Amino acid sequence: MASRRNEINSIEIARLAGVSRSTVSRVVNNYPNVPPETREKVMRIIEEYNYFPNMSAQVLAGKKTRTIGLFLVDAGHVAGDILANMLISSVIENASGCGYYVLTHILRSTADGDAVRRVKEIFYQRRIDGGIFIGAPNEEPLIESLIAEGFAVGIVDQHLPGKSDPNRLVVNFDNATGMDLAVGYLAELNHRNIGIINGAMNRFSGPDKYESFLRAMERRGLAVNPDWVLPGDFHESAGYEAISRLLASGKPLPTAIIAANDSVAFGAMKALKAHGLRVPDDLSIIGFDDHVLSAMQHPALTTVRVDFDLLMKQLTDGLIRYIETGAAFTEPYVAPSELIIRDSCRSL
Amino acid sequence: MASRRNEINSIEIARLAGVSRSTVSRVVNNYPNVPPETREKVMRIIEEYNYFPNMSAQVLAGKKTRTIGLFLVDAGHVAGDILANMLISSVIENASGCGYYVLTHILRSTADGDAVRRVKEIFYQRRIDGGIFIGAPNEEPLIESLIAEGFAVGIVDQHLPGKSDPNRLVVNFDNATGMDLAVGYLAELNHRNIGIINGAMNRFSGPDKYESFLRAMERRGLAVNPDWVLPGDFHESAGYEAISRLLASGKPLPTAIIAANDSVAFGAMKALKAHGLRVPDDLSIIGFDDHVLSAMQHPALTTVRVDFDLLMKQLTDGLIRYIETGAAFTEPYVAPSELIIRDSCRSL
DNA sequence: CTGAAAGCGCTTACAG
DNA sequence: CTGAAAGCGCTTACAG
Repeated sequence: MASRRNEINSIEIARLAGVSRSTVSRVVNNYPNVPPETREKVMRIIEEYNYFPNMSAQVLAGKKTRTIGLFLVDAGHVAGDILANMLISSVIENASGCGYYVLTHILRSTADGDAVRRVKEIFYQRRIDGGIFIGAPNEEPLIESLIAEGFAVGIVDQHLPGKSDPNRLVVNFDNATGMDLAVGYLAELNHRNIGIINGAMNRFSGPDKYESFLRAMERRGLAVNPDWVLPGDFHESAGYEAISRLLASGKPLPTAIIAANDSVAFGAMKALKAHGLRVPDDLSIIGFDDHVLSAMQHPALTTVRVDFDLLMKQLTDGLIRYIETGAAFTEPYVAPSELIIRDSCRSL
Repeated sequence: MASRRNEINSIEIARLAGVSRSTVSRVVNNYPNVPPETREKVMRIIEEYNYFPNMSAQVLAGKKTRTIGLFLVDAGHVAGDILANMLISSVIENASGCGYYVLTHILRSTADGDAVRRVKEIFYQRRIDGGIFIGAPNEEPLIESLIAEGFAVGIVDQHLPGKSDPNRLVVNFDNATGMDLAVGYLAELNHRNIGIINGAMNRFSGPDKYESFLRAMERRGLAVNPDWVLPGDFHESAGYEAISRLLASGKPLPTAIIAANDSVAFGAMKALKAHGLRVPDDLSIIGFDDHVLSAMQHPALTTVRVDFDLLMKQLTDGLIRYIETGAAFTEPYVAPSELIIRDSCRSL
């Protein structure tokens, strides 16, 4: 604690090296107009005294913070959400590779005014140079207001036709291909009665997956039975409840169900098990994401894998590039999908 | 971008409210010596203009950053490490509850000079008010130098007798109790030939678990066979290799093995399976941590659960309290252990 | 190639 | 209760 008092600053380094603060700043910032001998002389002192420029002073004088914010929306108890955690680490590692830091923030709900205010504060305070949002509704006023203010914001899963601000950087999942893969695979296994448990419809990927489902079914001449279009969201409980309700309704079952994501599929499988039904014998199931736990389910879950790590890398790198150069995405990036066949679907 | 130009500042707010910057600052900082009417008048303008004080200016003028650093050491590819991710979220959520932000940083190795320098930089730059280290060796020069410089540092898993700087805040696992629970349980099941796969011996919990194992065995009059004391670390691969080597040696097997943590136990189980041995029929196994995947193993893994969330809460809250008031831990916190009995141990 | 000086936007004694 | 002013530690035109 005591030693915190005499922090060394650029004036002190300048004195010690026999130059001006300007020159110290020039070598710290690696400017070209410093002769090698001067640079070396100053560097020696800097290293000898363990000098690191005070970040607040640098930022106040016009430098960037080299920090990006990462905002997880509606993540429930995130500490338990494996996928959300993966995304956090992915952003941290990618940003770190660019010499950037990540300030992670969890936002329970965008309906909570205080919570929204706290997010705005982070931007307005200039704590960060830009931020990434994961899990936000497709048209989220908080995000729109931030973009309108000119802040650099990266968004996962959004589609707002017509909006194309340069400071709005968007990446998406290739839901159309993924859903086509899923439906196509089930069709190959001779399924004709295929249902879906939808995701959250206020997020872009919710309706996008649903519409992709409709198109994929139509393309194969398969009818969509409204009784088998089950409302849900992206959580496990939604899958459990959707199946429980369907079972309770007494209506006939489809032979296969596509879940909006793997968590939903887990819930659906639990509900089926709880009612004495077997997967895939009584019902085939396909999920989305390829969650870490998917391969460990019983049966192992067939799913459409999304390369989240790559997706986050594109977004993080893109955001940093925008911050540094003002270069916007030329076109929205879309993560490829891949069908991972395991044991949760059977041939009819 | 354009709107970024005319950021509003305290001078502007002062002008609009018809007061001085000093007064604006007083209401922003909630100082008592401002009459209610003045406060309201200023607050109205602040809200109307969406004014948030520039953080760098505040810090430069003497305020705290309200940010803590979280440093994950030797975390391999952290994006894939579920447990590490839980710890990150736990710290973020706890800090957020105190109005603090978390800057997470991943440190491959404390042997990498550049990596170490980058960590130091974060502290010296005053980017953070303090930092938490997870996974560092027990006596880590980087940490010691930071503490010597007076920085506030929280540490998970450390024991350095005699060192008791107020700015060194330590939490530990209750390895002694946990190991006693594990050995006691196996002894009850009539196991006498018990082995151990050790953790990393440069971390405190490595040797601490081992010594606790020796004591727990001795307490029950059980002999420790050196052939069954297997070197390892805290990764899954160490468990796999330890068992593979033991099997390859042709030496007799113990009837039970305690793994330094659950990841190691997973590796051990895989190795046994690969050699056609069954758990618990041929060998009983106990892990430590109660990893998310432990209950999903085949057989489900019996383990000593550690309440990581509580542990991180104690540390995070303690660190923030120290930053704000200078109050040190009165005594190192120790997380309680609990035996979770599942299916990986059999009675002899 | 280099230094003196202004300026970044706050907070905080100090004086009244 | 309130304002004028110094100071926090940098960077960056500007002038030479």
